[in-house]
Amino acid sequence: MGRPPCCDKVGVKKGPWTPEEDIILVSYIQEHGPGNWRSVPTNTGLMRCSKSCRLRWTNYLRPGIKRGNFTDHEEKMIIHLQALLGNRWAAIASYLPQRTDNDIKNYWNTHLKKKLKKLQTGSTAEDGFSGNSQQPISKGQWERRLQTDIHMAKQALCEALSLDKPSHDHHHVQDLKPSISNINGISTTTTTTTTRPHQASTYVSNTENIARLLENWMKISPKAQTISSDDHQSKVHHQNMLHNGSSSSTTDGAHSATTTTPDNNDHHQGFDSLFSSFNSSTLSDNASQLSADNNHQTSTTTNTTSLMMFQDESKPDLEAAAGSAAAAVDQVPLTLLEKWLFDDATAHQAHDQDLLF
DNA sequence: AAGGGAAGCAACCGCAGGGGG
DNA sequence: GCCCCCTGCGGTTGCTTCCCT
Repeated sequence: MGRPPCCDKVGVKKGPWTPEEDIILVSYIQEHGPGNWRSVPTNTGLMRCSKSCRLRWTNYLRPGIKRGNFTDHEEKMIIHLQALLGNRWAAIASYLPQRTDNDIKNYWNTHLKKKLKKLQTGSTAEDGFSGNSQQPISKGQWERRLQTDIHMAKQALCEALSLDKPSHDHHHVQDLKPSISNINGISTTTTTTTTRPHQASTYVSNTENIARLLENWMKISPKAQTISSDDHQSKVHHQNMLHNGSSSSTTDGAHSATTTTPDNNDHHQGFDSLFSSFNSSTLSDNASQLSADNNHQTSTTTNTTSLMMFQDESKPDLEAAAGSAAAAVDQVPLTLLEKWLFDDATAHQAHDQDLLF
């Protein structure tokens, strides 16, 4: 007897998610937390496969996701890590906590692969650089890398634990902000051009419904109340949302991987602005950190109360630790991670790439 | 203006691994 | 130790838009 399918094929909706579905999923997770995906479709009434729900959450709705163009730094990190770890996208993503493995995978396949290929053909390819798994890795080398990986994670954990609280908070700031962005993205694309116009059109058609749903959600959810206790605040939130949405209409933001002008960030940028207005607290030092990659020029602040919202939905500790370390990478010119990357025996391979970037 | 190929990204599929009974 | 359930991961597909002719 075969394994039962993860979901009934009949009556399971496929394809792009609608804003309503997003709202339902987010509100459910907000109340119950992520996990137990099997029960999500039944409990929410979503006509989606549990896998689809999980995927939607982890790749799109989950707090802490940064969307838009990859920075040079991220690009280099990916190249380095890919050279070290191969196509272990989840592992690579753990070092880029704001990016999903799917995002990284897509970026690799669509941008970096081509880029490296071009470079490879343009330069002498015998220097050992493969940039990919075609380079045979001996078992010993692999184990060594794995050990290094584990060691790094441990160090990152220690580092994260010894970080100042603001940094810790910052991690959550990053966790939360995009979540708000996402939520807002659902309700504000009336005036905001997304990188996925077809989705935008879907969203546009549902703007009012979603805004209403969101309002209800904010009222209903006990946790949400802690962050939206002030109705006025949410109204300001809303107004800014619309305002920023109208001013952040962009052209397709996914043209150049190395172009990091604010304008070609995706639709979330406007929501970043929104988020910053949502929070009236002072600008933390995190702002400078985030502004380093040009994607968060107007954002990066929040209050700790709001951070509670999705706190229990962060990545696992280890990843979070690594994430904190990776986040700190933006701040410090040469972090542990980078040092490790550069010191690694294979760094010479990537070095050739670096010279060309 | 229209058509076709290329590009980009969200979502799906199938497999593997972990954990509990 | 085995089985089953659930989750995570990586490869792949499909849809939409962009761009060139």
